[in-house]
Amino acid sequence: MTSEITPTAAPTLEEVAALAGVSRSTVSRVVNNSPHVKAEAASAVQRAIDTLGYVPNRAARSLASRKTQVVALVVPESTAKVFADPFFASVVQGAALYLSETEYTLNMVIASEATPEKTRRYLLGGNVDGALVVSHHSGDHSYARLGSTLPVVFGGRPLSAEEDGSYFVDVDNVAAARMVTQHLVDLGRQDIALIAGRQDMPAGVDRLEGWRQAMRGAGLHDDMVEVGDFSPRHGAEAMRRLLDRGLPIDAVFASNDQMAAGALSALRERGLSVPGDVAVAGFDGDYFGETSDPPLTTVMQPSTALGQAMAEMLVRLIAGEPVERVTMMPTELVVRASTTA
Amino acid sequence: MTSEITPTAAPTLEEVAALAGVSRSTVSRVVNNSPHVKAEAASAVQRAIDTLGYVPNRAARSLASRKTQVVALVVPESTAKVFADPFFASVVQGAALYLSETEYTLNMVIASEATPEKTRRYLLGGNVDGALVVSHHSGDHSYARLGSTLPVVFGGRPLSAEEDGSYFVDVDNVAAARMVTQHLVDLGRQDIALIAGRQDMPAGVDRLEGWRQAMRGAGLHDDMVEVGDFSPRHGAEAMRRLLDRGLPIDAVFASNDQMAAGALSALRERGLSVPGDVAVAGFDGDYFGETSDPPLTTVMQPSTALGQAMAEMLVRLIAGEPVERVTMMPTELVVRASTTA
DNA sequence: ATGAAAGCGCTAACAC
DNA sequence: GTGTTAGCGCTTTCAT
Repeated sequence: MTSEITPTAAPTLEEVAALAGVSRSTVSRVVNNSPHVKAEAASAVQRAIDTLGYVPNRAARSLASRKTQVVALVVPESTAKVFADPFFASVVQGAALYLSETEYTLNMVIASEATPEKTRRYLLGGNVDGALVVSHHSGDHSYARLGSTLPVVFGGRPLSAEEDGSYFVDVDNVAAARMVTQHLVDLGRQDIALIAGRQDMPAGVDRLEGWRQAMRGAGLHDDMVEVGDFSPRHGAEAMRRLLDRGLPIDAVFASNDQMAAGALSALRERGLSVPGDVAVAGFDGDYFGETSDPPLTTVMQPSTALGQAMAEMLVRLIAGEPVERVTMMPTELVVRASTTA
Repeated sequence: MTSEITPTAAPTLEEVAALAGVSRSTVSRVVNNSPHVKAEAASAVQRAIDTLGYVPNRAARSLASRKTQVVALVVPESTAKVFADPFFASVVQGAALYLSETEYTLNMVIASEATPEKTRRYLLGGNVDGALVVSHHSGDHSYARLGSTLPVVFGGRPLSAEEDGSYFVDVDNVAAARMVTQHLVDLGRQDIALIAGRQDMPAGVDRLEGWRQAMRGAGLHDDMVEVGDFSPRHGAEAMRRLLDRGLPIDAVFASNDQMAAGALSALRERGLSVPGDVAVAGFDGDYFGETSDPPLTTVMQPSTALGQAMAEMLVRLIAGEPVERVTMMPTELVVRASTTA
């Protein structure tokens, strides 16, 4: 049954060494999987570790090795609501899950936008071995610079050229947006509006570009565009503005499912049927799209896998292994009732 | 890749001491806000710190002081989707925000349910000064025991008596559920069904209890209950099962907004109007309820404040200050269109 | 393959 | 008030 927790002080490496009858160096080697330890000695040490319940002291190890075994998850403050976005939430989850399998620890850092220097100091102050930056915000530029000093992996491509040379994991937003728009075109829709995302974020810019390419490629007009901030509320408002133009609209592509869900409400308000009057498609593949009425056709992003990929990339970067600057994850068009009757 | 990463030589306390013309001890005192330093010396040190851009080395500090300045945010693996729940997301955000103002660092720990020992070892291995456990899961019992060895603050009351003596922050779920149910009663509704939450979580149990109290108090029957797992999907399924009973239902209280949103879809499927045919109320006050159609009457929980309170409680606990075992946060009934025409 | 010794950067008594 | 002296627990040359 439940064994008692001995409130003794944490056993040290030295105690393990004594019990195993070897030196501290040997214990250290075993703990660090050094290949140069005789099997016999190794097992003796292992036994001592087990019976003592020894756990290496992180601080001491970090101090001696000059590595922290910590990676920061940088979340810009304004994006602290990052967690309100299911896509980001999944990315974080994927990264955390991957790291929990490694020796690394995940440090959540809320980057105050008022005092960016504080965050920089923290990151560069030898507190972490690397950083993961999740957010599509424009304000994240400042962290790009860290890249030359500290390994940093971004979620999503950098917005500005200045950040070139960054390591990042992303999906091909342009191609994916083109694909979903093409789906709408193939359905015979002609007046396809776009609810774009903020144009200070790559996801906003690229999805607009993809939509535009598909529209032009099909010889359709590409002037029905309204911008939103990726929230359901803005999606609804953008949809209303679009409808208020009084021009024909038989389909809408919203830059994420949250806005698409908002658009759905706005359409319902105006008594328009989906997909009868207007077909609606989103992006992300989150539960907003899954649970909306009707469920949304969307571009599924492998969000958890993306987070994992970011973490893996960072770990390899820290280890000094060669790493491709860019990793593109695949997307998938998921057709649901919002575009097909 | 020839993208070498060059760590800037972090200045040490010793260098600061040299530049300021004092001993390391004095620098240490200044850094730690000791009151026993002459203003003159203090400012000289401060100046040196600024010009050098000195940042204390956490590992060294931790090793010497035997404190880690780290608190763990324990997220049970199955609840890693915790981030998909806006309520939890806000709680985490609140805690992170509060801690970012302190000297503490937030360490995200995904607790694998397969190897709970690993997590225990980590937490008790001197890696953290305290832990925050967010989740309403039943499996969290295991962490309760830590309480006697490591300061731990839970989000939500413990489910079992075994965890008594835990420190936690919560809302009065029973009273809140009673309040929202009473609102439905006051509207003249008679056949008020409940979509309960998992009964292995306090939030599930307590909200059912509150509903039951209100129903009985009003002399109404309390047998229309179906259980869900707090997800929109389960909310919809529970609603369908309720309707399939073929008995009259003129109102539904769902134990969270996500399930209420699901219930809304199910009602729509069956051609029932809200609140005309059925009034619907939820719990949490998250964006599911805000953006649903119609918007949901709900019990607003101060989720971010709750997270902050947890963090604050933990910090005080670590500091050895006297702390109340329980902190109850206020809730508020928010009436929206889903219950009032 | 293994041990001895020298720190990693900082805090914490204890003197002065 | 400020400096001196020891370590905190571990990794890491460098011998052996």
